[in-house]
Amino acid sequence: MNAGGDPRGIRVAVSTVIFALEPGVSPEEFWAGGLDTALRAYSTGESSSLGRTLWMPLVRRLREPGEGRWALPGGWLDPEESLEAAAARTLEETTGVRPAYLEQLFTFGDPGRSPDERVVSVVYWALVRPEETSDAIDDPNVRWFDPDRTRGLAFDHDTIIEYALGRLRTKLGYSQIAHAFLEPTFTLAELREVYEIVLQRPLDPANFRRAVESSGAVVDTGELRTGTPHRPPKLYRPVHPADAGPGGFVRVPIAPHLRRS
Amino acid sequence: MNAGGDPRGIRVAVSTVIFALEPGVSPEEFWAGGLDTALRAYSTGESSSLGRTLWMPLVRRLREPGEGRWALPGGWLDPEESLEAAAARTLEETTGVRPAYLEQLFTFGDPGRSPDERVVSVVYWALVRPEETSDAIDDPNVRWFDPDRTRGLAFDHDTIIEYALGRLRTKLGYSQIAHAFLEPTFTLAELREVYEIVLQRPLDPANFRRAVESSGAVVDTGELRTGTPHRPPKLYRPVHPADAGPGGFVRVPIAPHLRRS
DNA sequence: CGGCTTAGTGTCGGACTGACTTGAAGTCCG
DNA sequence: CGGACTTCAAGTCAGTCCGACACTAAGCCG
Repeated sequence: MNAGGDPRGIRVAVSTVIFALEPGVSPEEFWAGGLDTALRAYSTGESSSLGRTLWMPLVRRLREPGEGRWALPGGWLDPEESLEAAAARTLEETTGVRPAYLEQLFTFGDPGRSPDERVVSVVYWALVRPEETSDAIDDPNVRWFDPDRTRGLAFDHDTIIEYALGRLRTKLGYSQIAHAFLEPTFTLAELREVYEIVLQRPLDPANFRRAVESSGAVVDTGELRTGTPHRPPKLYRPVHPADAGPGGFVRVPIAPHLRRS
Repeated sequence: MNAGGDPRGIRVAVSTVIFALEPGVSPEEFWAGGLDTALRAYSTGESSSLGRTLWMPLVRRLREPGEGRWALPGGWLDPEESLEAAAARTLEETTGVRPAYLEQLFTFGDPGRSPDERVVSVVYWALVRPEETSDAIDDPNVRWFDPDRTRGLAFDHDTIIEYALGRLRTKLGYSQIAHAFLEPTFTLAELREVYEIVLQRPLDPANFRRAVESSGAVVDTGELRTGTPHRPPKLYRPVHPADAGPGGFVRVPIAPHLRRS
């Protein structure tokens, strides 16, 4: 059974695709900024989402191979740590962010994907809350990008990001991962904004409310968000934390219309 | 960026969870066998599926760790081959079967999952056609099991099989992998039988037909299967081959009622 | 106070699903 | 030869779900 070549000489790396919501303008700043800011935000024409998109931190490679190019944050697997711990560690070391959600994505191991040596990369994908992104390291070699417009990365990282984006958009339809983008309590409008940004499609507020409420994924906290210039919305919280990994196979479809395309 | 411990000393293995349909009695044999065989098959009470279930080959470990226990077929990754090629190779070396479908499942790499040394296992799952299983190696150290009743395997292989089963049942609902269990052309009854066996649930033939036809996943070949003791059914073939891997993200929902539970 | 904005509820028509019925096309057997 | 039997295949129908839209509620602002 232990046939096959000697695997020593193969190195195991861990990389992570990190998604966050672009900070954009917070609702408070938005209104505090007055009409100018409001008009500028609206004039982008991006519907109700204030023009926000997905954000993703990349790091510039400081050595060969691929020196100078942008790449996913990552590093070598430490012999004593689990794959997930390695993902979280390298993620924080290189970018300074801590994930609210971390799940294994895929393992890339083609012989030619890295020159010189054979590298097997276990790739994770992560979601971080907006407030986490402010802890990000202030380093010219770390920059945030729009994952839909990012091309020309080192190695096969273009492919990896594309795959992770597909996974994020698909998984949004049958799990509760959207909560990982938000604070512990949130309004349904904020939750809907996450879906709209990720799915790149406006959703009917009324139907969205019906779908989410009937799914039982959130509960009413009984509190209201005050300080808005309009009717105060209810605050909700998730029922269950989103779990990942090979145990996380509980597929609770939220609603068909929240699926891709 | 290349911080972290030296990854050498970590070995990369590849394992595969293989699913096939239990050969059971082919329709021809079934009817050729006469009433005795027919009654015996029917008396199992397993509805229209002639009592067939899923089958999975396991191999007995011939050395420590876990000597004597049953385990998933696998082996070490060769430095020059891709992960998928390694999965196909070790699969054939140990069990003699060649997969009609092969997709990466998950990478298991907890530090303590194998005693003594650190092993990162990239696990694949495969589907094989029934005729392939006849090529299986005749070896007392290879035996076929019912994946739903298999417990007590070496390492963390119980967990892996459970995860693969969940993946198979889930993926059946939104992809065309069921074709990988069948010959190049098949009747809708045969396709339905695959779904019934995997989902462990009877399906209404009329509604199944409607769902599959409207999904556009199969096309009528114009031919009929003859030799049956009843009205000859039409033969169909898949429109697209089922593709796996990080490109295979085309999610074409066949029908909601073909999903799990 | 009246107008404005967003929150949240109600309703209606079409599409889909699941259970069932009916007709079709062969073989088997007396 | 013809009727019984089997499965294939198409049709029917009621309940449910979904998307679109109208409408009311509740705060702020001038």
